[in-house]
Amino acid sequence: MDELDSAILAELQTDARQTNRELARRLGVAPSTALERVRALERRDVIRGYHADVSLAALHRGVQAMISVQVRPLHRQVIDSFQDFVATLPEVLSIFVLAGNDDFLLHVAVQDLDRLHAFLVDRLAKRKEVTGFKTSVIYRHTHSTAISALKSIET
Amino acid sequence: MDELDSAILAELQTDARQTNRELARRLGVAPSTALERVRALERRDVIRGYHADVSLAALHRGVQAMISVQVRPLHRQVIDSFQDFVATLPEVLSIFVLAGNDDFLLHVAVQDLDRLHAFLVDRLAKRKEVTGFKTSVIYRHTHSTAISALKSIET
DNA sequence: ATTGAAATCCACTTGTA
DNA sequence: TACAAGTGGATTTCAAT
Repeated sequence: MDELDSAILAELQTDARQTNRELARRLGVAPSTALERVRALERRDVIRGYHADVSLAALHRGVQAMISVQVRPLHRQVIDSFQDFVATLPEVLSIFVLAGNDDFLLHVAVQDLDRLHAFLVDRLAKRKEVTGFKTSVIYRHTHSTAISALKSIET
Repeated sequence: MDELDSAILAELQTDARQTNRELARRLGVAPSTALERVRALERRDVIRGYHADVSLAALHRGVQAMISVQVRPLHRQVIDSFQDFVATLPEVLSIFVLAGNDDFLLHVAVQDLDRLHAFLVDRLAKRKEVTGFKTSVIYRHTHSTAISALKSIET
């Protein structure tokens, strides 16, 4: 992981479909060098995959929400099986397992508020291990486009 | 947006770097057809971009947290300027603007708990508009790999 | 809108240092 | 490890349906 690797990651996070020649040109190295570096990053699982970013509105999922969930008892088996359950629900984009008061945070996207309500009542509330949840509608959501390595500052 | 478009989106969300020929083969259409569809989806901003998924651990960001933040007064100018501020911070992966008790939810990734503490104390707490925040460390985070269109069920 | 074919461009391998 | 050149294969354009 040197500066060239970091630069490659920054480029591919921004645009994963640029050609290897384009990538090499931007980095100022030979295409074969860039290709070998990218392959190595893939092999080491530094790059885990390449994904298209698709508009939620285009998929009829204009309404997003964050749902914090408490489950009881807090046993591994309960936690894992609840996580497996929510992972199968098409409304769920992302699952966070948390420390603190809330045990899970679910990022969901649905067509409208009626569907959100239906999701909460028909899916979540039906689970016996769910002892409480709180829903916050999301007005906006933004991503950082390129995540770079944080410097280790020795003091 | 027909079934072919949906299938293309599912494929490219799963693997954005597969070749156009491979994509066409899976869909059972000619490569030129697949290419034209993809271009159209890009033009209509259904596909917003293609991004490499990079391991946070490899970037020395093994510790993730969710931070719920309250800001006051709740004026547009305050909300927007706070959002602009946090968007510049390298620790911040994602920003949610919420309805309800909390105004913002920040998904952050840092090297260790010391850096998390430093972020909270040196960055967040210094802002005058921030009247409170609550931090939850993230044990696990999983994504749904392919987000598909939710059916509109007419009743 | 979809296709097949032609032309251009690129990925990937090999050879070299 | 990096590079340059060559080959096979892919992308892209275009005329036709």
